[in-house]
Amino acid sequence: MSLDDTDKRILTLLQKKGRMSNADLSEKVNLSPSACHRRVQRLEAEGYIRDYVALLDARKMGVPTTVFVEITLQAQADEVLDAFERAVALIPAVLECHLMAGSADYILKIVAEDTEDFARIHRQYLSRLPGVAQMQSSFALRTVFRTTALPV
Amino acid sequence: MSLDDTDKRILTLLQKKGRMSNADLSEKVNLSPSACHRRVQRLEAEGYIRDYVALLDARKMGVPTTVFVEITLQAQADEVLDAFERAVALIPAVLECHLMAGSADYILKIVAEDTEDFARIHRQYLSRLPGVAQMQSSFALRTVFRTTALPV
DNA sequence: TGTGAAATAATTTTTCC
DNA sequence: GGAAAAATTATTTCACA
Repeated sequence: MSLDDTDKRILTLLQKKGRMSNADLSEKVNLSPSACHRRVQRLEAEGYIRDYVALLDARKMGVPTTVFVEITLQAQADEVLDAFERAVALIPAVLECHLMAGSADYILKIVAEDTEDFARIHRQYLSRLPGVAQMQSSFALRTVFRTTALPV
Repeated sequence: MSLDDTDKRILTLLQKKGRMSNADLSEKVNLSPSACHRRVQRLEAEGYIRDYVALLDARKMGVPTTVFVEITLQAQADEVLDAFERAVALIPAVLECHLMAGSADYILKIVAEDTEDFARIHRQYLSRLPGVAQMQSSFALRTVFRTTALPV
């Protein structure tokens, strides 16, 4: 049910190197391979570990530009929000979509090749999103850091 | 140097399931295991694949609350930015830090247990960041979606 | 230069204690 | 939780187009 120090250590390590071998992992947490393996299986089965993924280099992949877009909807009826969210989910460049507290505001995190490519994304997708009252885009000049690792 | 369709398919798959076995992967991209393995090694060596990581469940980990914090600095001299960025990097709850275009604005993405825990993070860390002129926090009510997968 | 088949090495996963 | 066996997988080697 809950996590002891060894579990936490395992999670910390796997958040950094998700493909670390069970042998290495077991050594670093002072456990036998089989005991360590059982821990990992439990952490997966109970949902602490959601997934293992490869992280790509945004620059190498040609999308070094990050843009945060803040959107206010005209209404906040559930149908309006649902329609909006369904439409947003279809835009490949959108990595995150958060419904913000307060009025019907969303924050989107979007990646693009450059500002011109973002203009295209805006024309092609963002400008056609349903129920939008206001939209404000903020460009990131530089990503200081970005991690997927949650505090354990 | 560049990526053909098979490379792109490999990257798409590994972005979803980073621990997929090379045998499975090779089958899905219609390649022999060794040919597929060589492709993956190249993608790693050339830096398209930055890392493999485990993604944890924020709710299970006790940090279901996401907060975006927008910070304006008093000055934009390099030393001021550097000092700020170094201090930010030491806060475990901060997952992302972006320098925004325009004036000296930063956007931070922070996770917390709840609003009270965020208040603690604010007191303990944010309020002590050097060079800060303004700070505005926006709470996410709900994460509609969030992916680490870049468009390929 | 890129590919596939087969052999070897390493690792994961299971079984039993 | 640990040890050892079994099954699977990664990685290398080599031959071929």
